[in-house]
Amino acid sequence: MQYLNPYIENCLEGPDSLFKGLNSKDKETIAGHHTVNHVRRGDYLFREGEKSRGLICLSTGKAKVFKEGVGGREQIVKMVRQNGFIGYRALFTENIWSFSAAAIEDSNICVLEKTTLVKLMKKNADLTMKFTRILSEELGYSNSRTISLTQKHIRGRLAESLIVLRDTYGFDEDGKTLNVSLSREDIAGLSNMTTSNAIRTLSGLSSDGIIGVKGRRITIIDTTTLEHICNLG
Amino acid sequence: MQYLNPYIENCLEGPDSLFKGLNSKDKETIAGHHTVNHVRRGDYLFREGEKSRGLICLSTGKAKVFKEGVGGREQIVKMVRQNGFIGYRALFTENIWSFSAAAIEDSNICVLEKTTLVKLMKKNADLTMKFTRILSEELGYSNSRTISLTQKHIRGRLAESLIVLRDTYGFDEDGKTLNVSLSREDIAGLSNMTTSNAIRTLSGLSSDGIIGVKGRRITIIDTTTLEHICNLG
DNA sequence: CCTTTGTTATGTTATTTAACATAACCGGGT
DNA sequence: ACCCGGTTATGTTAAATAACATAACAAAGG
Repeated sequence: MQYLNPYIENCLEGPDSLFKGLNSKDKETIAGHHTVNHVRRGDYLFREGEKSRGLICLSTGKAKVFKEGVGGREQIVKMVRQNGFIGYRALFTENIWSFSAAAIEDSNICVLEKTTLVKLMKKNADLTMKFTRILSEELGYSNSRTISLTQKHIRGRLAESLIVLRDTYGFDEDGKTLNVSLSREDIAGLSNMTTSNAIRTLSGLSSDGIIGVKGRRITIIDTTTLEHICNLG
Repeated sequence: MQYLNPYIENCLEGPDSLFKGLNSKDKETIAGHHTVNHVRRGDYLFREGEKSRGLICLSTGKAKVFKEGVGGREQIVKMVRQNGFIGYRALFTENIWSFSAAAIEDSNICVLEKTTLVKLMKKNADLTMKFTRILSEELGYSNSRTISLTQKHIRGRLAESLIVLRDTYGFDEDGKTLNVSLSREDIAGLSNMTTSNAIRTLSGLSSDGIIGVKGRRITIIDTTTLEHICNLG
């Protein structure tokens, strides 16, 4: 099948795509109703309060989904990897984004038209089931995050964030360096702590030999201990 | 249509039932594959780690869904009202409960068989869409709760909990007394704080004339201020 | 009616975390 | 190379919250 651009192809055919297994005709319909946007590092994909234009597929790059609190403090609710989708929720309920999203690397997004998707789902229970499954998983993830962020201590929360980053973005070729470059502020936003505390706690884990820190490159040295801190901290 | 017992009837025909609009034949199928359980106040509906038997409908009563943390401290993730459903997630992904649930009043639950429901959903995109919609709503709720519980101060968290309780269970006939009786420990678990702090903060709101407290009966006196504290606390 | 047991209330102390202040560092642009 | 602005690092202080201790109270059962 021929696609207009590599970005939409990636969204529809990529390794983890929701739309795997969909028939070519339906894929064509989706591909026929999308727009591509280039987003620079640091730029917003969308802001809380804006109207959703559809389901967003992060074709290339990396992004964060977050809520802006008082005083500019952000709480990150989700880190998104290549081929990840954003905005299942705005698809089915509200049309208004209840969170903001920003690129943490230069990215390309495809916006898949809401009405097209909903129309497809109405006659394709299989596709709808896939959405349901993903929403369930996200719900489970969100609920566990709530528990972690409220009950764990600062060290445990940071450890968990590092594990989340590893699970989301994986390692560099060396097999130990996290394949993502985040500011300390973002790490703090992900871990529900202040930037100072993120820096301090990273230093702590580093001097304990559990992780290595060189600027924004973070290596996980002692996975077992890190997971231990995550589970019991 | 005739049902075997009032409990399953409630689940299928109750005001907020997921299954509203389903045709009689399908409803009959669901009704043909369920079990009813009576649960006493304080008893578990299920425990984290147990195998799910299906989708639970709280036919009568009230319940809480929670995670048990270290030292017996509970974080409540959801309060369930009459005719509420529990366990969408276990239906689609894991078969294992990742949370526990307990009755906070004597209750009757219907357990609707997983395979029956999944089979129905596979051929009924409409029903599946309903699940999808509810899951989206729950996901949105869960994400906002994460933000609230992590970013708000203790007074704001408690105010939010009271509002959640009002929105879930409503008021008594007097139009101001919360129609639910929770221990201070449960209020604490819902608000992510210790029991002592729940008691103290309730006293505080009470002496400020925002709420009234007489044992477990809580009245909301000044809604505007309470919502204000919730939003800016 | 009294005992028992769990819940609620309140004061005190300890701990965790945020807030603030300042300095060192680092990368990009000229 | 050198400045500049943002990031990172580290120390100090303040605030929020948990932990602990104890007492009052209330409901349930003998």
